[in-house]
Amino acid sequence: MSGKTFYITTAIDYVNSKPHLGTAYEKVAADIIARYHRLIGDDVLFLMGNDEHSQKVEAAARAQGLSPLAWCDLMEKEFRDAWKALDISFDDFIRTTEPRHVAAVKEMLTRIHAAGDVYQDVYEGWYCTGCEAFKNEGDLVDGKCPDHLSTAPTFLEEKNWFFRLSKYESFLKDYYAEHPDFVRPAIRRNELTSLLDSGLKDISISREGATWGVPVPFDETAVVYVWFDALINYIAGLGWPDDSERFERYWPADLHLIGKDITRFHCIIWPAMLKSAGLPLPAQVFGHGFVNMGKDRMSKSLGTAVDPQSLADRFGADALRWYLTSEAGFGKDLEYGEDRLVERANTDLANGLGNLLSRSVSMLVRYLGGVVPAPPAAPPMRSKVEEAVPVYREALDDLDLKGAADAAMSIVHRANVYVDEKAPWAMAKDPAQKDALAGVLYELMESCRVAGVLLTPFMPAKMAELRERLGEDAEAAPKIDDASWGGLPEGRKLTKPSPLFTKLALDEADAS
RNA sequence: GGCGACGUAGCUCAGCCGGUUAGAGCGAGGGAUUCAUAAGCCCUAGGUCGGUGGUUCGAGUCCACCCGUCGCUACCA
Repeated sequence: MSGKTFYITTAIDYVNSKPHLGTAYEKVAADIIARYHRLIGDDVLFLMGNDEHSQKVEAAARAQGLSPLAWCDLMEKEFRDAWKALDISFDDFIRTTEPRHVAAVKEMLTRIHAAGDVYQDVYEGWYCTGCEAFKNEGDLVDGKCPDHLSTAPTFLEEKNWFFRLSKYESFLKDYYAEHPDFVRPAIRRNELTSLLDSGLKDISISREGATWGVPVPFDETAVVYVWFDALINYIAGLGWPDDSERFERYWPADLHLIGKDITRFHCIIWPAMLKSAGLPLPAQVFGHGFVNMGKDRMSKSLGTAVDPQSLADRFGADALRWYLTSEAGFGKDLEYGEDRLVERANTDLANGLGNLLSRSVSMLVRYLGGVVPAPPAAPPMRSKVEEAVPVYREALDDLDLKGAADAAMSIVHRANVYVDEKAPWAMAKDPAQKDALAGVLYELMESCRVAGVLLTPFMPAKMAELRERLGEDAEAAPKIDDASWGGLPEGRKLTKPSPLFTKLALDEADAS
């Protein structure tokens, strides 16, 4: 046990539509990081949630003839079901309509108001409900928001409360300079430093006359602007300001995991809010890439195929998780292709790891009656494992999910080569090599076991199955110490297993 | 318009502060095997490293400009 805490959050999701593959990608990545930190013994708190205060949400509810809250209740189920289907192991789930969140928002407003960072002014401009944001006229194309062509922006002129963001410009510049890893990847930090260099403007943080939102504590005629509201979930989820014990334990957050499009809110506005309220800043914000659908080859099933739940149903949550995080570098965009998903699952999982387990156990059963032999003296696979584990850990410590996936899988590749080098089936024909054969088989089983430990954060369900096939306790979550060589006990009796991963197929009736 | 990123084998990409025959994975082709989910293993890609011109003994690797993609940001209107 490290005794260290690790607090990780994802963006909370707008509930104006069901979860899509892009949001699922973020949650899967966060889940792998959270599970990794549990693996290494950290006291992890993994927070997710839904963002329910916005005009978009209100409109979506009205369109269904529901009250906003009734709609949000329905959507909460949708999201929770999706995350369950993907094995997302969040520890807490916050909704911005919950009392604990509302209380935190009010406290935050009260604090920054007391700090002299809030003032009233008139705002006029074009407001795009699609973006939930005011747009500069220059942003509009033919009078419409280029991102939301179907909904015309409305011209608003209202009294708003403003937050003195400009006051924190030099503070943020210094903070960025002193904390080079605050914003990652580097490309996002560069964008934001140049934004800081160009100067910050104060921002409107309230909406007049709206009702679906948190009332401004010192002005009952206004509600807090949804973006300002949403960010506060990260401390509200810790019980701030009431549960100081929980808050003190986990805050500041170790990692805010968000999409690359909302780095500005998290890396400029949010730190300024915290500073104004006298709270410490999170250690790191990571803006991951998007899952692009543009080049999807399976256009005929587009729409249903890219629904994360249906993908999990068709291919299995673990295969989907593996594809999403092992295919492209984290932080870069992923070009989604169902054929690529199937290819990766078949190559790495069925043909690689699954087949290695099958051939290893099968030989154990055939040559040694299924009884795990004693560990050999100086096994080559041991050095391979002991080389891969640190690479895996360094990669995950650096949020390099693909690097960690590759490191774990390198054990599998090496073991498959090792089988060929040793040719156990030939050794089995020579009684003089009986001990050597037993040693090789032990190495293969043990390699599977360790790879299974390392891959548990990526594929929790399948790796539990793997443990079961090796006679381990499938329910007990492994720890990093279990990745040490020699953990498989001598004398255990194994039986020939069924395939761990079945081959996937693109379900094309007219495949050619 | 400003700032920045990227453009390397069919595909996806590695290549840190410049240095012998430019790498990996996947796909594809060939080969030797048989324990295994017809899986695994071995070999094979001769690619103007976007273009041009520079700096240098020597440049995907630095500089300038150009072309093409993209991100952030501004403004004209």
